[in-house]
Amino acid sequence: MDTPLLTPRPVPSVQAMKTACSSCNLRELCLPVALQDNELERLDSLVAQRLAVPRGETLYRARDPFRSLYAVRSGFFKTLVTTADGREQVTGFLMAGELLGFDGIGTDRYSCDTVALEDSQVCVIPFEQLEALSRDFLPLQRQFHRIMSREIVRDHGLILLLGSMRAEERLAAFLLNLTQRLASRGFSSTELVLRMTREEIGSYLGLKLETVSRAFSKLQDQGLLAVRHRQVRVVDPAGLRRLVDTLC
Amino acid sequence: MDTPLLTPRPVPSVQAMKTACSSCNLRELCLPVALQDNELERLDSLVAQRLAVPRGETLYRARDPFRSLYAVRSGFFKTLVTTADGREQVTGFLMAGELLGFDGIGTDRYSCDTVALEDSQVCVIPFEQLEALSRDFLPLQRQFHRIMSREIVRDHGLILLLGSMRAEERLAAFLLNLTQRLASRGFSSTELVLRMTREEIGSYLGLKLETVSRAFSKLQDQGLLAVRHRQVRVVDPAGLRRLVDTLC
DNA sequence: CGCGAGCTTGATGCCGATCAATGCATGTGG
DNA sequence: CCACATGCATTGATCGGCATCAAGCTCGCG
Repeated sequence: MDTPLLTPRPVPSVQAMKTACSSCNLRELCLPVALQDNELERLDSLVAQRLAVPRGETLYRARDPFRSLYAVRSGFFKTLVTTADGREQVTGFLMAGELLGFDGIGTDRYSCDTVALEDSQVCVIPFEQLEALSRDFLPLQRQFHRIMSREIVRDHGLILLLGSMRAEERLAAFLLNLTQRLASRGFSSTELVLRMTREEIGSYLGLKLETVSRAFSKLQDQGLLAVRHRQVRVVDPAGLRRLVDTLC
Repeated sequence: MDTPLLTPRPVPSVQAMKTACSSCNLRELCLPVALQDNELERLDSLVAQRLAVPRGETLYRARDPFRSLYAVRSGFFKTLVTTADGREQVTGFLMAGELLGFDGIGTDRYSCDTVALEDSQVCVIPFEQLEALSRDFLPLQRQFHRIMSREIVRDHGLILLLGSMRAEERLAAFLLNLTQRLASRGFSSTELVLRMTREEIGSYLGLKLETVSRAFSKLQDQGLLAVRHRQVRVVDPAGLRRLVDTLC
């Protein structure tokens, strides 16, 4: 990590690109899905910049002018919306290969804050250029629309969770979602290290941190999990799944 | 309204287009925003079909193959996701000029159900053709992306509501949102007729219908509303706004 | 070793769910 | 035109889950 500049608003440090989309090991999860070699080259020339975002730093804030989407290259982020009176609601957690910034397209300003939960790197995708390139490359246009649509479907899932599930079910659904995404990145689907605090989980799930902690203990007592601080082992994935499917 | 066909799955009746996007009085709210005359003509030729959807009928269901977006031409819709065990969560209410179907793009199948709450008409927007046309017309591409992004921002607002507001605040926020959208369509911003039941409002807001009813009564007792069944008059818009802004 | 951030656990209280009864408007058939 | 049924809304009584308040606990770190 480069040392962050000493400005009032810490700016993530810019890095020259070492690797390109065409050689990125996340290309099957990210924007380049289904692109031909020549299309990948053009995408490479578009995604020419990478940013390092140290743990705890903000990538962009609500009301910042929108210019780019970002692809998480490595690390982990949370997105959050802030109310007039200063309270926060986490709206998402993002891992490698996932895209950030769709909230900015509609009004030319971002509508949420994005914070790195560990030292992270993102690829910068200038949006006007992406739009231009997607006019030439049908598969790129298609993939972009798909990703944005899935973001909507994902949000509907969270709305469903917040509207109709109880504490333990919420936590179970959350953990299943995390393990699934980790598994599709080649990580274990039973062993995970949480990148966020109980409070951040609670904010995401519409619960207080104490309730999250109690829910962890309950699931452990039921023999579904083994929890030690941020180390979580899923002992009974089917049981966890049953808990979610039954009431949800 | 044509009489619905007597099939196991009632199909909304198809109507020939009488009017086009170029002469639609919703064009400032819908997809045609900022299009030139020649662009509007091309859009007209794309949006060649209209469907009548009688009250209570479904426009599309989760898992139906995705082919089109729909623009609400007249009437009122709800969208809802259904859990494995059959419970429903309303994820949105849509009025004239708003678009339906973004949830289907990501997987080529819709992910929610869409039901008309009153006799309605929608314009059919074949998606592949829309994608093709948006490759030629930059303003159309831009507008399409904007609308989809706003859908995401809207969902974040609902997530915030579900995660951190209490019953009366949820209802206040809901009513303010409705009146705002009605006002931008030229309707009164203080007088409205609810198109949905207390139960549907409750499902949307993550509350039970009794709680919704009590919240209506409370807001009325506080002199903010005058409620008579589905007739609602906003007596004190600023007070309602204060209720939402204070805790949210 | 001592401090602090984050986590766990217990005791209590409140908001909204649940259960239940009543009210009100619309529609239908006698 | 009235009797009755039906769907939706309101209101009350009670219950339960989560929030709140309050200690302790654990671990990393200076």
